[in-house]
Amino acid sequence: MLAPSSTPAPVWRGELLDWYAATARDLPWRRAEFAADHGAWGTLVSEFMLQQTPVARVIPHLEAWLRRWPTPSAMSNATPAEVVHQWSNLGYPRRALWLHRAALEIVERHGGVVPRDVPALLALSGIGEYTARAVAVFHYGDRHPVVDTNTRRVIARAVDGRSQPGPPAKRDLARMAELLPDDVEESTIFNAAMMELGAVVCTARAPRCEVCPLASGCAWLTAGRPDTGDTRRRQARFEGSDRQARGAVLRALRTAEDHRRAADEVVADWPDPVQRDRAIDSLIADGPVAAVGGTLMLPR
DNA sequence: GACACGTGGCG
DNA sequence: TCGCCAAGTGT
Repeated sequence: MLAPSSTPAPVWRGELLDWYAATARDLPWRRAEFAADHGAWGTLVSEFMLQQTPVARVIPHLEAWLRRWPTPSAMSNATPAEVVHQWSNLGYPRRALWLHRAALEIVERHGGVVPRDVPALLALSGIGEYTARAVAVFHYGDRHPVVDTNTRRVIARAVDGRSQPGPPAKRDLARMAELLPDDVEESTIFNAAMMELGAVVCTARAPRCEVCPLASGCAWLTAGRPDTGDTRRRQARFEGSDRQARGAVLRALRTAEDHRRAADEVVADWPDPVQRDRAIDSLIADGPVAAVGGTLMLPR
């Protein structure tokens, strides 16, 4: 657990906590019954799905997933093909394979119980600085800084007076730690509230400063919302990309009978055959596709 | 630290 | 229409 900070509390902390208590969205993973029904596994699965995927798209998939595989042990008995298929169109199917591998690791190394320690969580497949602390904080209630894209944007604006955060950096964790309340239960709410504010008020494109609980204490708003530049890395174009080709190949296998197709029939009409072959090869290398002879399939 | 990695909604 | 954006991670 994290040691208390000696830095003074931000003036807006009380406003943020009050605002969260009054307006937080009623999301499935925030309900008491969700924790009661699914335990830390439910939180872990939700965080995997939420990596780079919008809340609204995750919700229906999460319920279905937990119904099918209610525990790490249950999922450890599934095949990679089953998890990739169940992952459906959530995107980044490698996350499904990582989640499956993490379930196996939880069974092997932790007796089927999702660990509480951040280092143990970090050692699991597909879990990084964000997800490890999200599980430790939002399920187990421990005191750690949780830093995601929302948190970084709120800190950039409210504390640093900048219009956009810089690219993610190791120092972000320490910045958040300085803001965290000493009280354990308050720190959990604070983590959630920073993310919530970034998600619904302090948004990337059109922040709603008129309704922001931090308004009077926000360095950026107080300075007149100056454009301080944007050093974030731009996403590569999707249309015509290898990612698009990979997505098309995998979709073809997901929707195919028995999850298999003859290799020369899969997206046979792809405009760039070289790119198509490269996509297939990289999917095989990454794991979500297996090749036997001339047949492509989801991996057994 | 930069890059690759899906999918789809929204302004 | 088209670029931006979404509770990131591994290499």
